[in-house]
Amino acid sequence: MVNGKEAKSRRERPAKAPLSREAIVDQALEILTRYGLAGLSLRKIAAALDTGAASLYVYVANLEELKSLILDRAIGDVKIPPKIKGRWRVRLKAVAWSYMKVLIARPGLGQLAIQSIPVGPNTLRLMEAIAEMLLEGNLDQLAAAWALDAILVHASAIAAEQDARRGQSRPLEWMKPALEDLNPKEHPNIAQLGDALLAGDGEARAQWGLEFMINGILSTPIEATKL
Amino acid sequence: MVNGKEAKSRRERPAKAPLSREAIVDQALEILTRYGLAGLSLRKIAAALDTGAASLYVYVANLEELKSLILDRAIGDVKIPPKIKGRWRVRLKAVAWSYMKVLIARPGLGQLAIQSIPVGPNTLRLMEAIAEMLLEGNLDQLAAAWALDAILVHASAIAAEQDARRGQSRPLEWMKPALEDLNPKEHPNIAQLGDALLAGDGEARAQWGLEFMINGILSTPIEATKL
DNA sequence: ACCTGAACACCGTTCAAGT
DNA sequence: ACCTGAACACCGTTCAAGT
Repeated sequence: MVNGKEAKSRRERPAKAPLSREAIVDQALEILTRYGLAGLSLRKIAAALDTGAASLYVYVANLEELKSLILDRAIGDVKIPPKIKGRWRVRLKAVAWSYMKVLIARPGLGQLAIQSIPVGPNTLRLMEAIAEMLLEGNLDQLAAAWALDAILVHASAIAAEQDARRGQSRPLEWMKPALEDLNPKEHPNIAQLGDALLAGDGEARAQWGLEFMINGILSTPIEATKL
Repeated sequence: MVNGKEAKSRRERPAKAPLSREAIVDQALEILTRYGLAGLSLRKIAAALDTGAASLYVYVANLEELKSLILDRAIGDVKIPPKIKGRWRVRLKAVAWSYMKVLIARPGLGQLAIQSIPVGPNTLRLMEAIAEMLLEGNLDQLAAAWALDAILVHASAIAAEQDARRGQSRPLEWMKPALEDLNPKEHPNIAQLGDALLAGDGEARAQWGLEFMINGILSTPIEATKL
């Protein structure tokens, strides 16, 4: 039985790739990209892999676990800026920005990020990088821990929000009808904000969001918070 | 046909309440409370109202619209602090806090808040109140508009995060296994954060979150943000 | 106008049976 | 050990038919 592994001639079909965790997550990510979160299903993934849904359960505990895996895989695309002494603040903003962009790049990922708890090598790598920057910024243990969570949740939330509004033609279009019906007598302050509610592309808003998050975190010691 | 409306004796059954948008949203909120977002379905709502799912479509366009209605109804519980000149900052924190608590009070609401765009009288009332406070704080139009959105998204995100972790016994329990497996050589900075990642009840974190949000927003002019 | 049952096109998950 | 088909218990939505 020498070399039993390499059976070179498998005629039938273009060599249906063997099932594996990786292949499943790959296919899942592709289906997510094409059909969105609502269109993601084990049955569709299985079909794309030329098998039945039941077969996936050998590699994945359930749909929820698969979602965590998808998320961690996507997070693999986040660009982590190289360590440069003294530049932790710009680097922090850069990772957060990259994370947000990765989540926004594919439909459904934003929602996924806020729904499921990603655990995997890429998520750890991302958290490790952010922790390093915050600690270099001289935040103490507790502040760094809370800040880490806050930054990830914030970026996820912005991505999820964009997700929810996707499908609408222009970003904030959904608000227009509501604003036009608005009775300025009843809601004078919203009326005063007027077009500003619709203004600004997502990028500028998101940048400002990261900026004020970091400013706020750095200027708000935890002890100062009273219950 | 005088008084044809009041047919007083309807024997059979305890007078099955007539279907209505209100009754449907009521029932939906109850089912959401009991079964969570995953357990919410038109069929279950219909069954609870002693009818078939198809009947609901007279009052509601589809499940998505119903979700928006549920959300707006829930937002009706948010406590809006009375206007007191010069106290806009504490009032702002108080509404945001109330909004967050309302979303956290029922399972699924946090997820709902970040998934669907609520439009309704209660949502408008909430936005109007926050806009008023921000304008009293001398934010200009654009800053106030963006800040309004940022605060609502933040509160929703915290609620959604809590939602995602619900089911676990203690709030941050899910992290423990991941942290124990952690190789401190590979992830020294996460290791250094250690227990801090698990520390602090949700309330303290959430309070700190609102605090730094407001601090950050107030100290970060939009023009300062560079792309 | 409102309500209904049945049907359609889907789901995730389990399980006995095959290899 | 891995894969499969069939079954179970669900979904949202549509539609013809009833009142």
